[in-house]
Amino acid sequence: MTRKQEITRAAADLFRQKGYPATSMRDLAAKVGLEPSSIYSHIRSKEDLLTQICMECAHMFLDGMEKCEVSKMSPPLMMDYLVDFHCEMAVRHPSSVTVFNDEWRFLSPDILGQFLKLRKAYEIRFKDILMKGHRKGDFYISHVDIVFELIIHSMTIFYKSGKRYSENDLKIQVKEFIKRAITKDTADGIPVI
Amino acid sequence: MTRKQEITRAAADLFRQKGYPATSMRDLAAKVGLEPSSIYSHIRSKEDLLTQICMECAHMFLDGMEKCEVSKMSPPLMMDYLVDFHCEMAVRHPSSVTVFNDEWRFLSPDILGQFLKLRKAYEIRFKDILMKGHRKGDFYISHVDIVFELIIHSMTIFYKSGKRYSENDLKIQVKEFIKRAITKDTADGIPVI
DNA sequence: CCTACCGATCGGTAGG
DNA sequence: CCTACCGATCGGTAGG
Repeated sequence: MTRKQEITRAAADLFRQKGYPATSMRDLAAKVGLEPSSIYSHIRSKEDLLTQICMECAHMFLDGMEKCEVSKMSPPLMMDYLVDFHCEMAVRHPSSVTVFNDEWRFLSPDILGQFLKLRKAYEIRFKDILMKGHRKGDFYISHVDIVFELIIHSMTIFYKSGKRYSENDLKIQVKEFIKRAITKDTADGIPVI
Repeated sequence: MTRKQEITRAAADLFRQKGYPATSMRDLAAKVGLEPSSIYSHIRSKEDLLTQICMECAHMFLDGMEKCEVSKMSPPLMMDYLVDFHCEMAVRHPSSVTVFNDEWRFLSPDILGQFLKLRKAYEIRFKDILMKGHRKGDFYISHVDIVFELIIHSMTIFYKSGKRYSENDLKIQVKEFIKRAITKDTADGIPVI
């Protein structure tokens, strides 16, 4: 790991703990054992650190989506795949994912534009899976925009719940929760005695 | 509305927009048309503003829970009531609710303790409703702690989605989503032809 | 509610 | 990678 990567990871940890605006470059310098000004031999600016964390994370999520799509699985299996993927992202990159989700609004205006384009691309591809499942009869989705957001918000549990639950419990419970929420009740129209 | 209330509301708006650490008392002064130092004739400190916003919100949620409990409704109706209540909180107090949810970690340590006690009390009462519904057979909940968090995270859509959807669409969709997610599939064990 | 001002801290640069 | 330092801004106080 290069010194730059080391600094970027330390920055992600601090941005998560204290939030981006409340993190000072002096905090960061102390964490990596440098004098404050020495940081600038490795990185351009504080803003640049946030940019790299958010953009790298955005591309990782898009790579996961790519793998999901080329697998040609059924929509329900694709949903399971995506939930597992979000969980693994949160486990492997807890700080980056938190910063990606909660601190992106502090990106500079031009970077923010690029970032939102990536987010939108992900959203469209996620909704396509939901709609495909709906058309096939696997899902029952009356308002795909809202359902998409509900699923995404549900998955924030992976990085917001800390280490309170086992990774496996979380994965299973979240998949079940979402599956129930978007699957057409198989008893619809069948009277239950 | 007193001058103090006016300042507190303006503070909630700014804390939501920019985050607590990134909001300066000079921003706030400009917003209410005062010189920066004049703010301190009405409030004690920046920290105090955050405290009042978060604590007031916490008590409002507990009041909602109180009303829900005394109604003696069935657990499914209580869930609908709570979802509607969260939605109305977000509609009526969008800034306060956002600050309550996203900025509470910047509370000073002693206030943070009080705050977390209120949050925990709410959580326990919410889970009691879920467990009661489970025992009655209305719900199917295999891990109440995780399900509680999933429901709470789902409801953040009310203040995170801005004005993208109508209040009524949101309410209906969120209630349906959660209801499906925690209701035992009535076809369980019934073969579907 | 204002003018004037405080010490502390901020992100970042110059020069070596 | 360090020493030394910059102008800007921070939350808040004194005194009226």
